[in-house]
Amino acid sequence: MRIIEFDGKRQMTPKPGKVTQREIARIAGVSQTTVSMVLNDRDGSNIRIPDATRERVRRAIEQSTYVADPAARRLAGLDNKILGVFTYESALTPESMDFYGPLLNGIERAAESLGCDLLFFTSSPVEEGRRRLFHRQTRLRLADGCVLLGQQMDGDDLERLVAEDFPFVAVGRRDETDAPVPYVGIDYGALTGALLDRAAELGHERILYMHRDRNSPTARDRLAAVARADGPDVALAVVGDDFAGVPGLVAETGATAVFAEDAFLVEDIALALGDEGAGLSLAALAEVRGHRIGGRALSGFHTPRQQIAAEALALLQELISTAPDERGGIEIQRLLQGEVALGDTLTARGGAR
Amino acid sequence: MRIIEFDGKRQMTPKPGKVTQREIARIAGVSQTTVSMVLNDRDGSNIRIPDATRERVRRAIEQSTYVADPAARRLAGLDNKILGVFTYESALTPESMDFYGPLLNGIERAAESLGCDLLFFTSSPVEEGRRRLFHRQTRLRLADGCVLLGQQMDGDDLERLVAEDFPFVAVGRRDETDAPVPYVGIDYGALTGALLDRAAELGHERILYMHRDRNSPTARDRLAAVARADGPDVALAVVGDDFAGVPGLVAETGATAVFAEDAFLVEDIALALGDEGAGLSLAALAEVRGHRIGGRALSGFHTPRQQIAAEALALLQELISTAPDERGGIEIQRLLQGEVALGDTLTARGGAR
DNA sequence: GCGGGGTGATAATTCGCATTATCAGCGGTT
DNA sequence: AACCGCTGATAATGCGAATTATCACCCCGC
Repeated sequence: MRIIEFDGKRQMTPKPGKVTQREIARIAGVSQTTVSMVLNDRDGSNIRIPDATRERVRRAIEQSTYVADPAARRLAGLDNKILGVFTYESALTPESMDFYGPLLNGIERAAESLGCDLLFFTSSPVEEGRRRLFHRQTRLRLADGCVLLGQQMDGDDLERLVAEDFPFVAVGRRDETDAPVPYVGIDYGALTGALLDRAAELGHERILYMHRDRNSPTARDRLAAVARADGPDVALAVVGDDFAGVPGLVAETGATAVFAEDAFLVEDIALALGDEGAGLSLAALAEVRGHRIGGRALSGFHTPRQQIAAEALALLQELISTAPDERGGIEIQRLLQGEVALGDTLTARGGAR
Repeated sequence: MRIIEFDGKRQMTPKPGKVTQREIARIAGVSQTTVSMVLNDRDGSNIRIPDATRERVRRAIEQSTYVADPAARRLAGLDNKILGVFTYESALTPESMDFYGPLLNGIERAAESLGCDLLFFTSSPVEEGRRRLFHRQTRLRLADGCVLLGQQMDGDDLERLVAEDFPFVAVGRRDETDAPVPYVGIDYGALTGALLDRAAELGHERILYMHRDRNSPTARDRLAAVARADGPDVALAVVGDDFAGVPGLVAETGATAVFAEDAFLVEDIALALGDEGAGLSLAALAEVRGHRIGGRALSGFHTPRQQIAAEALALLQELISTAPDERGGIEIQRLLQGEVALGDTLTARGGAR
């Protein structure tokens, strides 16, 4: 790099194509400070720049290819309009698109209208099948804040984010930490209650609820709602990978309807039941869009995933633009209402299926 | 922010959760320089740090929550392991998933194995229906390099990227600029030739090629391949939104096979032909995965989109890790071979369809 | 007792931008 | 003449990490 003389001080030749405020300043015949002031429309008692000068600087900028270096802005303590997106699994595979697709779409739209870019932390090292949020080289701090996606999250990650006052929002209800985690989720408890009511209306008195042995907040919400159901009797059963015992369970409990934790589970159950499932009602306590059982639309829930994403980014933006010690006034845990998807597999007791 | 006294110099109270090298240095009883050296495993004649000190610093780091600030690293001229992703349209909508999905998936996987994060420039303002890459607040420079996606790109954008020596790779063949643009694409010319050969084998002597009035490089590649076809006679026709004239054109040209620029076009054409299309062969000179015409798999191409993405990121990485003046040796324009998808709609001349 | 050379570190500077403190010049008062 | 207030601008500094230049110290040989 050649050294040139300017203003009495040693200075590098600017790399080609790398225009800085300094360069603009030189062209406009002012100081770098002034350029910064003009760019940020600063004005006040202590900062006065006549329109003539402003105009001169502006023209110099427009005739150049100047763009502010985001790294420098960030270092100087300003927002960068960059939102982090962290997913505990790969987000863009064809399989995960079913779940992440609508969320990502909502996030993209929201980011677009907020004027933010999205930083996907695809580099996070995988440990025990899950990505780690914090690692030696995490670019997390480059973002103004971060959205967390995934069925299960790491409690330590969440604790640490809270402890560091880093703005973030989890998608999906969370309760794995003592600290209050900001989240936007679906009120599965209410939905579960509504579906149970519907089943009661249809005459079902004994229901079998099959769920996975999973300790997530939403799983507990569903169980709690099932437990306090005042209509039908609900028998609980944990399932693993083996569905051979399902027909026996149904017979044993005398259930006329089988609910399961999610749509995939219902599919497995229907398969295991075979013909014995005829006449039984089925429903998933989760999103059922696109799922069919024997040609019939599966009963369950419709969850507004795009809306969740939009709400999550809105909350994130609020957190970012509020100083840590003033965030007390923000409602950081938000549950959205989904709706019951009637479908065709939850029918009147004894009705044909 | 409170001012405290430290080391004889005025210094801010560190924001909670913001651990810097300085802080580590204080704990380990060394200078910030030393911490930096240890972190980067620097060693040499001019830099000597005994193992004892190294160890002390390492322990201090491990016991803290230190993570390097990417903005500062970047400002100091280092790579950030961040790759930009720019799409000329929204990438994550359900509709665009058909096209972008496999590409994005490939990009995510490649980024994962390269240890890079992905920055999506979702904030770019939309002008004339397309996003602008360069704008006042672009965060482009935060990335080490950038992948460009989209059917049509802006020539000025490409020129400017080349002029600024910014590492980038376009997905899809490009020729809208004088400057040599790095790209990874599909060899549509070869594929078109192969499909024409196949049609010839099947006895087709007159083919109608219908294409959009679009001036993209790949569109020209197809046309060029069609023009130099030595087998069948190919009649060209430009179509707009109105397909009413299609049956007439077929009759007029005496074509026994109709090729179109892409699968959607074939679908429209088949619709316009109705029963008159019976017996006619159809094919798209593009990816046909998932497209069926009257229950038959559409004939056309299979393009290795994931592989394109992987190759694009590999090339990008090469460009990034090579100084601008030494990039001469890199093959920056790469065409991958796709394969002809025989399908069921390109059949022997006169055969039932 | 003085120079040479290796050792182990640090002070100073840089990156690009924002901000704070400071200053030179001018006109009007007392 | 000394003082004040206003204007228009700039020098200096900080942000966090990397890099360069420099230094203090000790041991060795003569």
